[in-house]
Amino acid sequence: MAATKDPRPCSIADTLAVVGEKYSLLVLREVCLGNRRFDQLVRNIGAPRDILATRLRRLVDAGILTKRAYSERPQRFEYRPTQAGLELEPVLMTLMAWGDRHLHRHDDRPMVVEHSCGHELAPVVTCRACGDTVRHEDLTARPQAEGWTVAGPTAA
Amino acid sequence: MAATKDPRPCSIADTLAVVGEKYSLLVLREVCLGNRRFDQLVRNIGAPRDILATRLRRLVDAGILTKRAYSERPQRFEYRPTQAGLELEPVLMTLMAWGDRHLHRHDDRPMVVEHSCGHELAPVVTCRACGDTVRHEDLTARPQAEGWTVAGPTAA
DNA sequence: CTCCGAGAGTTGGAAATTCAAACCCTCCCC
DNA sequence: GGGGAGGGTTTGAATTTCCAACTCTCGGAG
Repeated sequence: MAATKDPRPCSIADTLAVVGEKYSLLVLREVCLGNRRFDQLVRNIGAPRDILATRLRRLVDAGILTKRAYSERPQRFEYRPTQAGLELEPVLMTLMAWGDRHLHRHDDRPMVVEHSCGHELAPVVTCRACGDTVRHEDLTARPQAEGWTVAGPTAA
Repeated sequence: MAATKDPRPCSIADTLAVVGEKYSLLVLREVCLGNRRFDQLVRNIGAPRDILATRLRRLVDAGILTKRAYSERPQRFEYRPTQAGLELEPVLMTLMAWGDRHLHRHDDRPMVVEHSCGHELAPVVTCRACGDTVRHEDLTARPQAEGWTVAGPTAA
């Protein structure tokens, strides 16, 4: 999963290098839902057990999950999201919203998330400074490293 | 990339089935930045050419990109995001924000995005209904299919 | 004491993907 | 007619994934 050539330096790529492998974000989904045990994860995610074990190790190493024993004798472990892991939940919600909109009929969504405000959660990405919904036309990227440019939007 | 066993039905998984393969979201990053040509994508993403060709086909098939000739004789093509593709940009921004926060020093971010409001973009995921920032403790998931439950938060 | 099952992985080998480099084709230009 | 540029495809070798079976530790039932 190492970057091959000399690609654009970018936090999107860096983040995906940590959580972009197959199943990683689904592991995070499950632990955020409160499912913390290996066998639950295997069942709910549908991943091969060995791959799941590899992903869990990686996520723990990356500081996104913690592993702790919930029972000595017999030793049994559970995985929980760290603060950093919880901060990825908005990514999951945004992915879910896209899938709900583009991959399902509105009346046939696989899962509904309720917000404590009493309404169903419809996540919207906004600009912290002005509060407006983030739209492509309002964005301008500025690479910080030399040699890297963007082609300018010129409309989609 | 097909779901193996009988995993939890979920739009996160469905979305990742479309854009979750290695490089797919980086392709989207580049086309959103305005880089539309095959060789640019190869260079900026650092993906093998054959893999990139496969990903582009898939993203076009999924309705996330369009492929169009920008020159006949010699035939030359470019890729652009569709509306559905642009609607994934908030996912990219949210991933970027996480990477900026957790993988870099604040003064050494690889890329800065400016919002048209005049400030640097700091994307925040909010609830459309109440406008509040989405936080883990405020969410409750309700699976729509039978047999699928969540374990309840019981705090992280 | 023995057998059974749960939980949490590990192992081995076959199947699928990825990678890198080289190759191809169509033009344009000198 | 030789050299790019642009946009891929081909070819093996190197990695990963997948699946089933296996392991190991206990707790409890009979």
